[in-house]
This record gives sequence, C-alpha cells and structure tokens, in this order.
Amino acid sequence: MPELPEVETVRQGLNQLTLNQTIQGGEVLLSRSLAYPASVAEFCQTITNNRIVSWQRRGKYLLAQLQDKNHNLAGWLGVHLRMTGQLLWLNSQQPVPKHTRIRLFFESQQELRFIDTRTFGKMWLVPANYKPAEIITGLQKLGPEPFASEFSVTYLERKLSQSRARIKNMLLNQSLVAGIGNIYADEALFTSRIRPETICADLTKPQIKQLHQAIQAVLKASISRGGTTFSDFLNLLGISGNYGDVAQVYGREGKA
DNA sequence: ACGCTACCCTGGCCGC
DNA sequence: TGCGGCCAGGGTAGCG
Repeated sequence: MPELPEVETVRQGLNQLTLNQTIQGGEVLLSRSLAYPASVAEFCQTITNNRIVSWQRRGKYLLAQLQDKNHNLAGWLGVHLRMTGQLLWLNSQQPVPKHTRIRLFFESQQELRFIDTRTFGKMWLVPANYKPAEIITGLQKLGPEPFASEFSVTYLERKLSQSRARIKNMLLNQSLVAGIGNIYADEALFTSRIRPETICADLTKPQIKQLHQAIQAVLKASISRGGTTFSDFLNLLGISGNYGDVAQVYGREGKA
C-alpha cells in the first residue's frame, strides 16, 4: 500500500520518464477508476495533444501539470494509488494485464499504464479553469507535508493536545500530517517507543519531540531506498524498493 | 465537533 | 481439492 515514500519514488520516476512528450490519447477500461470527469470521451479529449511538464506530490496524491502546444496551462492530471494502484511506463505493445484500468498513450509508442487490482485507486482530470482542490476534494483536508516547516514540534504539540483519539489513529488522519499510512505510523511509533493506543493528549512533550523526529527519520530512510517491499509496491519500471530489509515492525507483529 | 465504524473491492489465505 | 469466510486498508460518508 503506497504511502508517502512510495508515492515520492513514483513521482521522481515520472519526472524522469514522462515529461514533455505529447499525449496522443487515452483509454479507460474501468470507468470507476476515473473520478473526474464523468465522461470518458471528455477525459480523452482533454488530455490529447497536451504534455506533462512536471509531476508534484501532495500527501499521497500525484499531480501532473499539463500544458498545450503554446505552453498554456491545459489542466492537471491527478492520481491516487490507494492500496493496490500502480503506474507503469512501458511500450504500448506490451500485453495488457487483467487489472489495467486506464492507459495514456504518448508519442514513440510509450504508455503510462494505471493498474489497480482492488480498484480503489482514482484518476482525475482537472480542467484548466479549476484548481486541483476544487475537483480533487481530498486535497482540501490535507495537513502539512512532514518535511515542511509548518510541521514543527510546536504544531504537533498543539494538535495532539487537542485530541482524545489514539495516536496510531491520529497519525493515519491526513489532516494532522499528510502521507503517513499503516506502515510508517507503526514504524514511527516503534522508533519513538510510544504505544499506538496512547491518547494523543496524554503524550508528554519529550515523547512528541521523539515522535516528530521519528516520523521524519523513517520517511526519509524509506525515500532514500526507493520505497518499501512489504506491499506489492513496484516502481515505474516494475522494480521493487528495498525498505523491507530495514523495517522493524510492520508485518512482524509479535516477533519483536 | 469529534471519533469511530461501515463501506468500497478483489485476491489470497485459512480452516473444514 | 473445493468452498466459504475473512482480511487488508485509504478515504469518505454517516452515525452517535
């Protein structure tokens, strides 16, 4: 299940492979995977003849900025991989596996393929006259990025002091800090020696400082290794990350 | 308002 | 071996 480090790894790969190449069309094999617009024809029409000029990441969302031939903003392409979503960059002659949901065809027979077994993943095409958050509503509630200055120890102290939720649940709440899921919540809590069921408001200042440090440390360690191997995460070319080698807790319940 | 739960979905795993 | 039941798990809706 891709979390911030896996999504960041995908983003870096997309920026290396997909930029400034004309999109020649699209194909939606499962309409449910396209969250917006409702019309597949409109989706294909809007992306065609445009190019991706950059991929950005916000929490676990990927956002591609589209430009037309005249370098004017042509909209945004949003992707959320949820649990089993995967993006692959390959030659469009490659066989199309069963769980392929959306295909984007680029020049030189290259293709960006969205594959998603459990079909919770989504793709959005944000028209040029909208802001991404107007269409991708999940963006509105996201808290700060874990490496942004807004995500300070002081911020974390203030937010946690206001909550009676359990800390594990709170870390999964994207409005506290964006991008953490089950794996990195467990890793950060283990590293900072905090029990997951601890009530947020009961955490001491030293504990919160430890937690803040641990969140940044575990995410950074995983990003530097290109994501995790607990899940079926593969990078754009189908190669797995190797954070599993150094992870301490996730998937090892009772083995510590 | 807040915190929790059900729901979405499919493949893989477990027990019988 | 086959089948049914259960689990995963991010985000959202809806409940108390």
